[in-house]
Amino acid sequence: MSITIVDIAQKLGVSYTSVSRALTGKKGVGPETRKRILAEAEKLGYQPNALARGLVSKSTSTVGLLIPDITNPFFPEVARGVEEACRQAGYNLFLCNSNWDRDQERRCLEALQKNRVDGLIINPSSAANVGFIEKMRIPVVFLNTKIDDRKTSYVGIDNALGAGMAVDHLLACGYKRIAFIGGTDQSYSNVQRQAGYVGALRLHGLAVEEGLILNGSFDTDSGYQLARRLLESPNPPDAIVAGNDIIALGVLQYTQEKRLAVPQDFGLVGFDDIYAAGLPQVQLTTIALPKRQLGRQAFSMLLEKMGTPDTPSAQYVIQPQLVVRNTTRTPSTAS
Amino acid sequence: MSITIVDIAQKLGVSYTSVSRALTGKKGVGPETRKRILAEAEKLGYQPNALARGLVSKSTSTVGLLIPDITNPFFPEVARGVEEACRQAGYNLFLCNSNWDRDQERRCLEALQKNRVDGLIINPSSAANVGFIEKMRIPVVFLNTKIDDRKTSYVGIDNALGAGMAVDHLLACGYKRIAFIGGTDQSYSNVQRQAGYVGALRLHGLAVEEGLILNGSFDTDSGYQLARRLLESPNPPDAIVAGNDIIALGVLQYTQEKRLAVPQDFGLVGFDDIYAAGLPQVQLTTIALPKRQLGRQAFSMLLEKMGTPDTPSAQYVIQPQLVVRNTTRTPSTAS
DNA sequence: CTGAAAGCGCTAACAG
DNA sequence: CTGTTAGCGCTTTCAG
Repeated sequence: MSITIVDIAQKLGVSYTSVSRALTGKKGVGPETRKRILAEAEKLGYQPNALARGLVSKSTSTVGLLIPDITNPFFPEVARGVEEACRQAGYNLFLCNSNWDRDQERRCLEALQKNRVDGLIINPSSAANVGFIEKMRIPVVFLNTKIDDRKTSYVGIDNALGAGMAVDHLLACGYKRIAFIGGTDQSYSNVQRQAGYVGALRLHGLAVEEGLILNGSFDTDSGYQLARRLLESPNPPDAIVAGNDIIALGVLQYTQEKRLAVPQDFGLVGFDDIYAAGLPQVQLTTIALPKRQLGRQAFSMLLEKMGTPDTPSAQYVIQPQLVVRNTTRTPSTAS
Repeated sequence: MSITIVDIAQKLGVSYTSVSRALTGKKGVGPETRKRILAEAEKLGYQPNALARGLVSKSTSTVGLLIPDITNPFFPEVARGVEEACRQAGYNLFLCNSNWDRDQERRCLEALQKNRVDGLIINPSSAANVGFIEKMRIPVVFLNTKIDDRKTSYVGIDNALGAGMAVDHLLACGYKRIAFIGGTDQSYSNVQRQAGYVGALRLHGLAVEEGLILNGSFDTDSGYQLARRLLESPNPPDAIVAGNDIIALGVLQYTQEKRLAVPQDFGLVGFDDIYAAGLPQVQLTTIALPKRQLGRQAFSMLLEKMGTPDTPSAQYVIQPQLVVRNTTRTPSTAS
């Protein structure tokens, strides 16, 4: 049984209202009384019951963060950014994993709602639950997934631009047949990346071959399998844009086994710039994203929304950045 | 304003007590009434207020998980294990990062306590807050850190054994001067690993040189710096046991720059077997840990403790496993 | 089987 | 400046 404000009120012979006031830093308590109360609370190791507090104040100082997979190196960084911003603002973080599963995502949302989080940052695993999310009637910021330009706040990166940069770079390096290997086509960012790839190809007046676009899932093995499929085909590509670095690493694994000369005969660009991509042994050319900043920005937008309920929704799009490493030739080599 | 049991009671013309009973699946409601209530709740999209529920029932079905750094690839895996087990048991997870900082760890603990989590799984970043944790008077399972054999539950891996395996393997490969580069010496597991290293050396009748034991922090850069310090010294080691893979990767970075022949002239064993260690480009020999299982096991022990308050504390120690890859010579090569 | 009443710990009017 | 009084939404006795 933990101690309550009543306990400390009794000990000091004051009303528990005064204790409440002192503890929440409100005026209406004599400085002397306040000091005694604070001292006693400290001494007893009192911790306010957030449940009771939230019940009456209708605010929990807690926000939810719902991501697809904490095991994917991209997300811990984002989560870290959110968490740091949270803490600075005095908020708690309720983290959930949807594991790319709509039912689980739904269950997470329900749990978050039951616990009355004040706001939500979500990287949806699909569009399946957006309806439910809107019915929750709490401030929401979508991460990496734009749902509807008008009604929802969104923070993400310019995926299409990033994919375009990848294609441009590959072309500048002299690669001719560029393929795209993505993750789930349920994923908004994946779709955007693919669209950026297609757009860039068109912009260069190049044909877009259906057969050069493959989607699987966001893991190394999928990258490996799809690379194999592509590279064993009769007319294989000489470069690949991967939906993310994890996939790219799978591709790289295949090229290595097949002893394909990278970057001489084959070019590869990833996406995200995860830790492993920058290892000296890997040196994957990739599209880098300011992951932590993404998280921080998401929270800061959410905070604003939570502060003033009728904040107009905003879109915040971060520009990605091409990081040239060793899986692409140097552009000067080309032509 | 979200809807309450009163709302649905009024709509149906029953007492809200009945609604409560129906919703919580307790007996005392006619099957017909129950059905109507459940249907109405569903229709209205009712979500019980966990705050109110927790306030009266004194249980939140939420457990806290406090880890040092979600950005370290070891922890997401563990978190995932905990989370999966949690969800299966119908619990929520409140995840916090201490960022290896005792004050922040303390603040997290307080937040957890305020929110009245039913139990706690913690990988302490130091021994600083154990006193506070014990005062929280909730079921706790320590992760990777044994505090006191008698009173606390603990799940972790046999770090000393793992480090010993690393040393044994290195010796079997024919390396002669083995050094140890660790992370924070605040970290229990690091201390254990170091102890295992020392113990194994002694067991082989080898001298333990103070100068061959260096501790920094758990990141790649620290590994790089300490490797440099060691390898630039007059009498450098020809093998290193790293406190974890992240550090090992830093060491590898240095050896690569210095063009040291690995594994011919220099051997390296990491710890944890993170994703990057297994990449074909890296192929780091390491001590593998069943990370997800660790998390699952921790929760299952916590669950038992939460169920029966006087469960005797238990220690659960998992054996690590040597994974031989390409940063060590093959043992047959030796002697 | 059902309803009325009490109270979880706290904040927020309302009086004094 | 202080104390009294209501609830927040829910579970849990206790009557009927």
